[in-house]
Amino acid sequence: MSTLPFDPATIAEARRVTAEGQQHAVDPAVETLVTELIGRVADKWTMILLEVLEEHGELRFTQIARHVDGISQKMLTQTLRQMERDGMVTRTVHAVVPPRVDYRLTDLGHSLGAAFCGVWLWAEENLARVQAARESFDAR
Amino acid sequence: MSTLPFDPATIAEARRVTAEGQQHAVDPAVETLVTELIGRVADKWTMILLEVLEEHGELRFTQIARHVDGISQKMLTQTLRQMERDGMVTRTVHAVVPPRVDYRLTDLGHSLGAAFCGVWLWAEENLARVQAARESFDAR
DNA sequence: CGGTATCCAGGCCGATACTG
DNA sequence: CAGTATCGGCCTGGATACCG
Repeated sequence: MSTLPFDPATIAEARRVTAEGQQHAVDPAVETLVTELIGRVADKWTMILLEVLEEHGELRFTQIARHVDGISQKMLTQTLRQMERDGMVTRTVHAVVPPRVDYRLTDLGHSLGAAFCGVWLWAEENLARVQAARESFDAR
Repeated sequence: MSTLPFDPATIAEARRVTAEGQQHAVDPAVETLVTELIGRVADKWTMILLEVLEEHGELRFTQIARHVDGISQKMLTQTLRQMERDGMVTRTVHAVVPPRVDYRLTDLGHSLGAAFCGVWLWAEENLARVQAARESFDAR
């Protein structure tokens, strides 16, 4: 909890409207769009694909599938397509037989992956704490 | 993208198994649990409640509802209950009429909120880029 | 006020079959 | 290999009604 690689207070402050009403004041319309974007992007498979592509670089469809346990072909296609639409990955089709399609993170995708790194680290560090909390909650 | 408050490469490296096979090697069983935890926690409403409670401190049920646009009572209750079970918030019931229930982030909740700050900042900074990517994708 | 309980429509997602 | 198409179950989540 104390080993997070950035300072929570600093970031919280950066997001907050300052007392002087400076320019990080949240335009409500933009706030809604941002919330929607997060809803779209804070998806289990998206996060995992980000992680896998970050670690391995360019991968083919089946290679990704092999790295992601439990994903169906449908969800993999769907998630990749959505990520492509959102500008997170590039999709390169090679005109060969058998077909070969390579997926690679864009800069935008990399930056989102980086943003999620904090969440991954948090989950690894605090898994035990969450499990303990659940046990004591359920024991009632 | 360049203003993220932590260094992507550093964090990516921290999560990666080193060439020397050092001890951050991912135990597959733990990896699964971590993935599940992220799936649980990377939820739209959870992220928003984290944000609201971070900004306003202790809040009552209806106060939270007023700060979160579009949430139904059911989802608010459900999300808060889940967060309480996971040790993210405390729930304090005051024995008065009308009833008064206060919610407050725990240290664990704060730490998760901090981890998500990177994602919020990313979304704000890159909203326009994503919108542009979608337009050019859809124009086909 | 701060919830439950119930109903139900819609969407998510897996399984399966098929294709260039 | 890398998909698309279709079906169907289930679960999410909104709406509504009720309660201590």
